[in-house]
Amino acid sequence: MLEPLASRARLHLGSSIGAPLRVVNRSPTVRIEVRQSVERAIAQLGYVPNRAARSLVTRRNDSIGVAIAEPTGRIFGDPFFAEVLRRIGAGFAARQLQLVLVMSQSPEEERRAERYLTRGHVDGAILFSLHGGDPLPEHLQSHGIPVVVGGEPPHGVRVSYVDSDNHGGAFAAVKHLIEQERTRNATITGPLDMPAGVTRRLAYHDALRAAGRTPDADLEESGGFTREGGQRSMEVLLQRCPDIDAAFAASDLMAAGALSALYAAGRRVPEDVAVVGFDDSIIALSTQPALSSVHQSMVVMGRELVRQSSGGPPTGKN
Amino acid sequence: MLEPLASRARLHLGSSIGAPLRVVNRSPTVRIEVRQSVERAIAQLGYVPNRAARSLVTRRNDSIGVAIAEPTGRIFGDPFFAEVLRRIGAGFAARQLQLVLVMSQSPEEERRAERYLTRGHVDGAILFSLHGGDPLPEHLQSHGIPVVVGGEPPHGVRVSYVDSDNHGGAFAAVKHLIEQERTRNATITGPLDMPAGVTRRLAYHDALRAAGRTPDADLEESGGFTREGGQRSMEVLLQRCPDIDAAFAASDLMAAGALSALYAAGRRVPEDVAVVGFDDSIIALSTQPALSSVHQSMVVMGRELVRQSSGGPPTGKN
DNA sequence: CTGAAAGCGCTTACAG
DNA sequence: CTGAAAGCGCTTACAG
Repeated sequence: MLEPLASRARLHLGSSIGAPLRVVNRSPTVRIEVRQSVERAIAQLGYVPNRAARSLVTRRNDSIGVAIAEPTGRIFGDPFFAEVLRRIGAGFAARQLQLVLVMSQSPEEERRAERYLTRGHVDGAILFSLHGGDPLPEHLQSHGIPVVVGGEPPHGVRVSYVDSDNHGGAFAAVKHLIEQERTRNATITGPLDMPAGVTRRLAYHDALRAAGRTPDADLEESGGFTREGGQRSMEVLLQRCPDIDAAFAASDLMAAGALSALYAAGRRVPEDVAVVGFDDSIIALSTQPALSSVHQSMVVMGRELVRQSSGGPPTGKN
Repeated sequence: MLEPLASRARLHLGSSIGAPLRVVNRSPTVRIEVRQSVERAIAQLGYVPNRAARSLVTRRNDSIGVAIAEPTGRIFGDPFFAEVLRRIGAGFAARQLQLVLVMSQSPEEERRAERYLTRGHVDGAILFSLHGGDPLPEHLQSHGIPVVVGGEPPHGVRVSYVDSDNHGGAFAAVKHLIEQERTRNATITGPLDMPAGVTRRLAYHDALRAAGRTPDADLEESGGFTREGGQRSMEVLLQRCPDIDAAFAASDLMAAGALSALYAAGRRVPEDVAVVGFDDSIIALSTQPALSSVHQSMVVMGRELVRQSSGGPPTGKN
């Protein structure tokens, strides 16, 4: 085990604790011979500064927590998370910060994750996939922790967030289907306790109405943002309305599930049924045929999440 | 912002710092009136103990790091990780520990993750998906951090690990195919810089030899433990050896990819080509038809990883 | 450029 | 059961 610098390096150096620590912290005001001698001793001892002692003074942890309150099955199935985490992980690394991911499978684990985030382990937090009136963002903020939410937070939650244009994107997707002269446009929605689910569904309604049509509840089914949910939803929709000729799925993962159901039912895509997804993720490319999808810029979303959670400078674009 | 207990609760309580801290730490030796009064003050102040100060004394962080040195794409695509992380997350929660996941996309991010793990943020570490001669386990151990590896570590790395019986499982799978009178048994291997890849391939060879057959390099293709790799491998295999009638894939994800390639080529499964996977994960159930697969007990693996990384007591079984 | 003091906010003995 | 001291290992001024 390692010991504090005070008690070890000092012995090797015959000097006070000041010099070694100045070397560790890359202070420019250290004589070169002293620096080299100290560096040799540090390497030899395998000395590592005590982070708790440092954090106690600096009040920084050099890490940012990312919390996703979803079952791992859903986190790990959806390329949206893989992509956005990849981006923000790289963004934090460039700022000398470590991204740490905390996941929660149950209310008990959610409480534990909240404790972790509020008890001084991280310098900031990014929250994904907030449902209903989750109090987590406000709890974290009341503890003075900078918080940013990925995606629009539930109504009434006062917190910064970064999101794509859910309404505009979904509206354009449905409009595109209508312009193909499709007459029976279904939708597979996300969870309706999440703004992304609600807003994309609303845009589907608005696009129908803009084309002079009336939304029909029979043409809607909730797919819960999962592949299995998308598949099941399409099965239900086909049974209820066999004349469906178009579908807007609120995520690529659900669209991929819907494609499976369509193939199993012997429908051709897009000849018999046109399908559009949302995310424009890797999944949209890997289906047969490649899926049309609403693009979300992970580059922009990742960049803004990093900036806002670590208190960085504003960027040129918004 | 919150202030230390010393300066705030004391004012409210007119007592020394001792009593409030005894309440926070659930010491049983506090008079009930004092406890209640302190609890009220704590709730009112929103007081939270300073973790750095506590850690400085206790030398504990109440969290365990899990490191997976793979692109997020691979981590998030494979249900093996979702399942094992779900298990160990629950296991740590039951021990009042928080699981934090650190991922690395590049050598630079790997170094940063190593810094994070060695610089006193965690009380232990679980490492997955080690390649080649990764020095991470030994580096962590030299810093006094308990380390356990999920899956057999690369040759020569001295570290505790938890693994399933790769050879036994793969051997049984291939034997099963041979007993179905399949004559052209292919395999899609994992990466050959990972013991799980090497050992499952070796078992495939051993099972063939045990049946009096000679391994044929034309019947092997590396799928890198990804869905796309499995699909590509099967395409290559079908082109090279159109008479294949069986395949053992070293993971379910690769098997699922292989199924796609088989369907695209017009082969029926299992009539024309029998396929067996490895993991017995959710994917094995969701393919059409359900995939045969070698079972790995995530319950046992998760339990043992938790136990060994947090220094728990031995369990009854091994 | 370098040394030594003060202080970060807890926990841990140890008196009362 | 409760109070007050010592100490964890750093960083941050502040003298020299």
